[in-house]
Amino acid sequence: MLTVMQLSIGQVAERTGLSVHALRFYEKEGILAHQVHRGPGGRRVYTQQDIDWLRMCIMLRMSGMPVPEIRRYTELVREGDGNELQRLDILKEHQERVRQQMVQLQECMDLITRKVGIYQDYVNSIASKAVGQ
Amino acid sequence: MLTVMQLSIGQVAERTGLSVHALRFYEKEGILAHQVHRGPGGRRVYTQQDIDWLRMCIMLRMSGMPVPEIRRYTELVREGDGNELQRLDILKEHQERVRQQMVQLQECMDLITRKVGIYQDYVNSIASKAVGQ
DNA sequence: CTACGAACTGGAGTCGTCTCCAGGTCAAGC
DNA sequence: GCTTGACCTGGAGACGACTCCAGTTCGTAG
Repeated sequence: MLTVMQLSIGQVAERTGLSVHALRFYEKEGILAHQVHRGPGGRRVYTQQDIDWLRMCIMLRMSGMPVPEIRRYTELVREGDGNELQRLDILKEHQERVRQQMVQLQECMDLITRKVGIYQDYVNSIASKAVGQ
Repeated sequence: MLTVMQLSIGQVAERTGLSVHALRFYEKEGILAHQVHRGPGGRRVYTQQDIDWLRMCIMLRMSGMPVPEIRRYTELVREGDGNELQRLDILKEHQERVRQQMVQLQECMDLITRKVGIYQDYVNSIASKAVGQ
């Protein structure tokens, strides 16, 4: 007999890296694909599916998708089949934003690396003078 | 006779993409390498050096360096020679953070790209059924 | 029976980064 | 001399994403 994994909010917090607060916040904001079940005493009971969904949400948030847009996407998924094109649009749009972000970040990285190089050379030259070379 | 370029706050805003508000805010926060000169009527007068410095600050901000840390760096530069090692530390630390950020962003991108691919295939398959294939 | 820890709720507070506002100054053009 | 537009100041407000608080309810252990 195989029972489905059931997790408390604390365990989910541990497993996802989100805080207990954040989990309740996400739920209130409507970015959980399926209603969270409640156990005895009204406590939240999460399943593996919830964890999987949360991990995706974390990825979207990490890459800068705002909560309201994650909600829009979530709502489409909740609605069920038939709106795949809209979901695709949201994802593609975000993909493009992430791409741009990566380009920008690379530019910043180039600048920083250049400056680090300059300072490193300078610091090294001072150090070698100090030992009399 | 070659006069130094002098710019009003509005012109700097145009050239850097920052808002006039943001420029005053940055100044108040102490992240301008040199005191901004004032023209007649107490108006700010910027030079090319200021623009260059601002562009670097924009890069640092874009890549997520918080204002207080940009201030620390700025203060070191204002202090003058002798603290290059500290400047280097700040830059190296930030460089590492940016590197991590890029790795994360790449992971997100991979996930999104995978999902886009799946939805794209699905949408295509629906479309081709619709024309009777 | 009591105490404890983990969970519950609605709502208030925090943090960082601007953004805007009210009220005022100044130079140039009509 | 009046208007217009760009600028000045200090301080308040906005926004997103949490984070924390007060007060309560459980279930289990001592």
